[in-house]
Amino acid sequence: MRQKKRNEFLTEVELEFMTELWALGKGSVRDMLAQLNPDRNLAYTSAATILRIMEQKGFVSSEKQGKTFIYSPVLAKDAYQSRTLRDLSEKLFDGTPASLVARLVDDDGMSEEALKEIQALLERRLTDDTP
Amino acid sequence: MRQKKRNEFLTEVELEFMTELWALGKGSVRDMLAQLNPDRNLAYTSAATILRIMEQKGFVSSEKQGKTFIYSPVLAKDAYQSRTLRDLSEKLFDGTPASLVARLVDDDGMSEEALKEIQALLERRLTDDTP
DNA sequence: TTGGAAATACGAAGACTTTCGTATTTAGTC
DNA sequence: GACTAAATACGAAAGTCTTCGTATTTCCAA
Repeated sequence: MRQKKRNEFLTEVELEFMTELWALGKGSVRDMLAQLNPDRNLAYTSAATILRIMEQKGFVSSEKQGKTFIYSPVLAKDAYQSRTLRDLSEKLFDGTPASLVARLVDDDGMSEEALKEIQALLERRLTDDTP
Repeated sequence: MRQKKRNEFLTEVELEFMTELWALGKGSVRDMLAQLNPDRNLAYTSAATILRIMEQKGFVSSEKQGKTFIYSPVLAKDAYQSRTLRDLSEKLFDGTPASLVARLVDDDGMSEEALKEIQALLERRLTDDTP
């Protein structure tokens, strides 16, 4: 017996749509479609279905305006970023966020600028929080 | 026509198995099963199937020892961590790793010790790489 | 050499995801 | 009030993932 798992994470397409919604603040199916990469070629009804499902899952809410639904994020981007990082840290970095950052910093895909930015962040955090 | 996408990422179960393999170095189907949480109750054949598929996908390799396959990781943990972080950064953090770290640091799940550890890493990285 | 325990190979079931076509509903116009 | 363009509702198809049962293969001990 496989139990249905209430997944708190977005699927790939859901993340794609959510990213747009986060950027737009809110929007209709047409708005979403307009925002997509032109090469995407997604049917209108597909986009509508995706949003309807996302509402069922509680990721977005809608209000009717005329005959169209206007969708808004329920899940905030910050919150979802946190949720995702917590999960990743736990599953792939032994639950130690420091090792995650270590990996990120070790990979040379980061500019010196970015590194310094992070350094500043840490600096601020360490000084601010010290009683 | 939907094209099959060669996914370079591990599924949930695959990550579970890969994590064990990374810890063990290598192991048979029995070894994997023994390592699993006792509540998991996964059938032997399921574990065997999972490993076989992982080999098809190129995540692990095997050598026969007697009549059993001994599996080893092909994909290194470090490399997979990097790959995952790159993907996450791109999909959820606007491609700027600094914002990822910012979120991580803002969510107080990190000890001061961990923060200092990271700071040291950055320090080293920034001085070492400067020509 | 052969019987049998243990391992592998494979197919299939059920869940979820993504996509779209068809059917239905709806708001606004004449 | 009826018509129509646009929107929504829904089911189905095709793909992937996870799990397991059955069938087959394989080693080795008696």
